Amino acid sequence: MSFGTCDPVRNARQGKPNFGFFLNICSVNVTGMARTQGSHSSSTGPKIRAAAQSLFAQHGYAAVSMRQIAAQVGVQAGALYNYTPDKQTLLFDLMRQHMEDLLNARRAQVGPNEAESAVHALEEFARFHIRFHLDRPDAVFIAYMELRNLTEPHFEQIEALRRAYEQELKDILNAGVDAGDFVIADLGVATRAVIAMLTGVTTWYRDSGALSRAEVEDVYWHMVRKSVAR
Amino acid sequence: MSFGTCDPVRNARQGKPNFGFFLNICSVNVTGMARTQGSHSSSTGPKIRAAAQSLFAQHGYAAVSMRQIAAQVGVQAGALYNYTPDKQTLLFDLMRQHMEDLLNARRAQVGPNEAESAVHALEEFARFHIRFHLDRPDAVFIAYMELRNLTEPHFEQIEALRRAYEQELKDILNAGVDAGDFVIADLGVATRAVIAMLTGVTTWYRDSGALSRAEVEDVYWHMVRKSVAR
DNA sequence: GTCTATACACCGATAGAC
DNA sequence: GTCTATCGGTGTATAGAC
Repeated sequence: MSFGTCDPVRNARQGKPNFGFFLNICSVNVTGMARTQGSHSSSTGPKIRAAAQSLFAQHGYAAVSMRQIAAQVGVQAGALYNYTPDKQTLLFDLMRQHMEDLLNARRAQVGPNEAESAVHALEEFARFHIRFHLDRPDAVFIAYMELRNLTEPHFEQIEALRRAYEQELKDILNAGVDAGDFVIADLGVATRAVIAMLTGVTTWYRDSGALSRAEVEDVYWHMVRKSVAR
Repeated sequence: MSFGTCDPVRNARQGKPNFGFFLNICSVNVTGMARTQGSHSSSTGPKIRAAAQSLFAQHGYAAVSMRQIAAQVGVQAGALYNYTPDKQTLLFDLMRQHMEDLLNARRAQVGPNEAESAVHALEEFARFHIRFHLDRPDAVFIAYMELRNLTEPHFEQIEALRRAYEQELKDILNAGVDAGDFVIADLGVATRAVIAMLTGVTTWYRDSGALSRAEVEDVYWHMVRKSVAR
C-alpha cells in the first residue's frame, strides 16, 4: 500500500508506459549496448535526471524513492549518489533548470526586435508561454507542485526566477497601459491572472484531442487580448 | 531528512503555526478538558479530518504520516483506524466533501432566481468562485494537488464532481453566446480558462496583503467580463 | 475508543570491494 | 562508476489489553 499510485491504470491515464520499477526486470538499456547489469555509462547523469523528472511528475516527489529512480535508469540506488548529494538537490536541480530554460527562452525570443506595439508583444508572450509549457508537461508539473518540498534557500532561488519571468509580462502590460492600448485595474493581479489562465492549458490539453496547438494558441490569445482591452 | 519540509520557516511562509508534531509534547486538547493522554472524545472524527486537511495542505499527502496526524489530534496512531479504513480513504473523504460543498454552495446560490442576464449570472459565478476558494485554502490546495494520489475509482468520483461544477460555468457562457452577449471561440477552452484564472487567486492572495477580498473580486470580475465580451 | 506493542516492509544514505 | 551490503530510522496497518 505504500506505493499507492504506482498502478498501470493511473499511468495509462496520464499517457505513461508502465516500466515496472519494482522488479528490475524490464530495465531498459537506452544506449542499445548489451549489458546485464549496471550502466558504466557515458551519460548516467542525464538519465537520472530524466527518470527523476518523469517519476516525480507521475507520483510526486515525496512518493518516489531513490530505488525507483535507480531501477528506471538501470543502476543500483547507491550509484545515484555519484551524481547528486541527496534527493532534495536532485529535485532542486530539475526545477532550477526548468525555470532557467523558461527565462532564457523568453529573453531569446524578445531579444532581437525592439519597440514593437504592446498588443503584439502580449501576443508573442502568450503564444510563447503556451508553446513552452505544452512542450514540457513533466517539468511544468513539478515546477508548480513541488515547491513545498524545497528547503528554504532552494525555494528562494526558484521564487526569484519565477518573479523574473512574471516581470516580463508585467512590463508588457505596463507599457500597454501607458500607450493607452490596455485598461487594467491592478497590474500585479492582471499579470498573475493572465499567467494562471495560460498555464491552465497544461491541465487538459492532449495532442490526441480535438484542437491543434495552433488552434489552442489562438483561442487563448483572443481571450487574453480581450481581458486587458479598453 | 525524511521530514524535509517540516521546518518552521516553511510553515511561517504559508502562515501556519508550528505544532511540533514530532514530539507529542505540545499536543493540544481542543475541548479544554484536562487530560494527560488520549482523547476519548465526543468528536475525534472531525478532529482527525481537520488535522489531516491541515497537514496534507502543508506538506502533501505522501509526506504526511498517520503518526503525525494522530499527534496533532492528541491520540496514538492506531486510534485513527477507528475512523478511517486507511490513509487513502481519509484523503478521498476530504476531497469528496470539498467538491460536494462546492457544488452544493453553487447550486444554492443560483437556485432561487431564474432567467437573469448572462452577464449577471457570470458575475455571480465569478464572485462566488473567488469567495468560496479564498475561504478554504487548505481544501482547495488538496483538491488541486493530490488528485494523483487517489486510486482509480476514487479519482473518477472526484472528476465527475469537478466536471459537474465546470458545467455550471459552461451553461452560463453558452447562454451568453446564444443571447449575443458573449463572443467565445471555443466553449470548453473558455470555461477552463476562466476557472483557471479565478482559481489562481489562491496562489497569491493573503488577507494581510494590500487588496481586500472585495477589491480582488472586482479586479477579477472585470477581466473575466472582458475576456468573453463582444 | 484508546492504548501499547509489534509485524513487516521500505526509506535515504553510506562504506568498502572491485 | 557501480556493486553489494548495511545502518538507523520510518512507514502503514493490525492485535489484543483495558
